[in-house]
Amino acid sequence: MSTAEPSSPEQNDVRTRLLEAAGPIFAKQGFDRSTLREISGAAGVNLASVGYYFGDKMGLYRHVIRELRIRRESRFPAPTEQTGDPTGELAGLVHIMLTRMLAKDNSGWESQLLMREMQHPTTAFEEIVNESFRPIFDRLVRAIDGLTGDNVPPHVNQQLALSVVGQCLYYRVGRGVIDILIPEKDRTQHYDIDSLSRHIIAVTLCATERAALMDQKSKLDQLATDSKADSQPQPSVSESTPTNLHAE
Amino acid sequence: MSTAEPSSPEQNDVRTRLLEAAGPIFAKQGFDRSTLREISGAAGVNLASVGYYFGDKMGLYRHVIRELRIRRESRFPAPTEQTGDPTGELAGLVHIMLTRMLAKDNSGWESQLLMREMQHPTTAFEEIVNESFRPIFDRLVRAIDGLTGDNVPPHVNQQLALSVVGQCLYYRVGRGVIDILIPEKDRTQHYDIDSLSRHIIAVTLCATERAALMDQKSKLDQLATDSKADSQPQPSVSESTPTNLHAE
DNA sequence: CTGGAATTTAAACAATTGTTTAAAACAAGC
DNA sequence: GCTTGTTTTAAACAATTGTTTAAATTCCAG
Repeated sequence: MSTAEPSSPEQNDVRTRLLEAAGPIFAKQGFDRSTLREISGAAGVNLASVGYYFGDKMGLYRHVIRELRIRRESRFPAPTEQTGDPTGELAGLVHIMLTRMLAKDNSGWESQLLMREMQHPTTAFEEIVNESFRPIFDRLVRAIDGLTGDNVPPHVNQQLALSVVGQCLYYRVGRGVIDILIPEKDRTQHYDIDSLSRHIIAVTLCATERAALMDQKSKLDQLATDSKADSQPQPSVSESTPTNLHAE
Repeated sequence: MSTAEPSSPEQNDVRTRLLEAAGPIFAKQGFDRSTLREISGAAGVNLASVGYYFGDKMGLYRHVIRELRIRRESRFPAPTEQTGDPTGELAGLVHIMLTRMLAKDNSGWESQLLMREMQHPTTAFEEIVNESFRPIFDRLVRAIDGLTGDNVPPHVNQQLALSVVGQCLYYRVGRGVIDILIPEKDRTQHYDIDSLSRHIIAVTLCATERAALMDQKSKLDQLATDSKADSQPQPSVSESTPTNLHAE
């Protein structure tokens, strides 16, 4: 009766045309601003077809999201893991993350839709995180583990990984801000994927080196004095403040 | 005739009640989902008052945003600029950014509204960036300028500043993701404002030190040999590729 | 062909939206 | 108390929305 499934999984013209047209529109205008008349018009099908194939507007939206992940993973596959070379692994991960987020081709709307889900999570959100984000995040933490050495506490490596993710993500989340803050000349010259990738990798690498160094030093310190329960309120380990910071 | 300004800047009951009621509703539901009937109902005033005091819905929205900035700047004032101490300046800026973004009090909707504008910019967006973001961003770039030295190209300092902003912002934008990815134990122990602040400052400081060093070295290198095509694949300049990355 | 199911179509529906209007209520100065 | 200007109110308006309906068309096996 309702939400007729495609009997043949091949091209059901109206159904697929609706999905293809709905994706960019949902991503660009959001769920509410997007009207079924605009979507059906863009797809070149009748308005009532939405109800016929997907039940209602939300049904269409859910199907769009489902198709999204599959297509994205096939178009920009994650590089094969290089367990022996943490630096190369890190570089590959940063580059693929930036590529996926800043891709200029017609897949741009996919990231945009994911950003929207990040801000206004639905019931599908947890699944998205676990299926789509966690694998690459775990690889990131593992690579950073390899860079900082075995004696750095886990939460430091986690936060280093989050710093990487944050830096990458901002070039999408904050794209509108950047377009206003940064002069166009700089933007066109130094803000391509490769340049940003190099920048973020460089920052991360010297942070991991520092963390590893700090770890060694903190062990020496601990050996020398019991410290830690000392008078100093600052932590003496890797993420400790390099100077007296944030006036307090 | 229209958009009557308050003759006495003191409490114009209807006007202020509308602004107070509109803020959280706009933040929670977005501009489109928010209806003037809900807002005026929550404020306990007549529907037509919106048109009387603010012209139209967008006028109300703009005034909400304007008040937002003022209130936020008074509640979490930016620390006084310390031109002589770039490290302290950086630390203060990072800390105030994190504080503003992660504040737990009833001002939560303010950040939410700004995030929303970043993702779904309305016509009020450019004003927000220039009045609210640019001042602190400029101070950030200036502080980093002081840390890296005078010979680092501007776009490097810009990107370093964007790395700082990105790292800070992610703990709000990606809060939902972090809540799923990071075990609760780590979150409650190491993810308070001060800890994150120290972490981000540490990463940034060693990145700026590296950039300054690289600058000196690159000048020496250029003096000594034409190099750059040297045998070592490690970076010779700050943002250059640290290794051969992203298989190509 | 043909008849019944599947699909597409145009139209209408009901609900909600932002905005406007014109009258009523109020305030204050003379 | 009357008048003038401001503010508030209820109602209406016009436009747009998602959804439904019922007829028209297409499809395809028997």
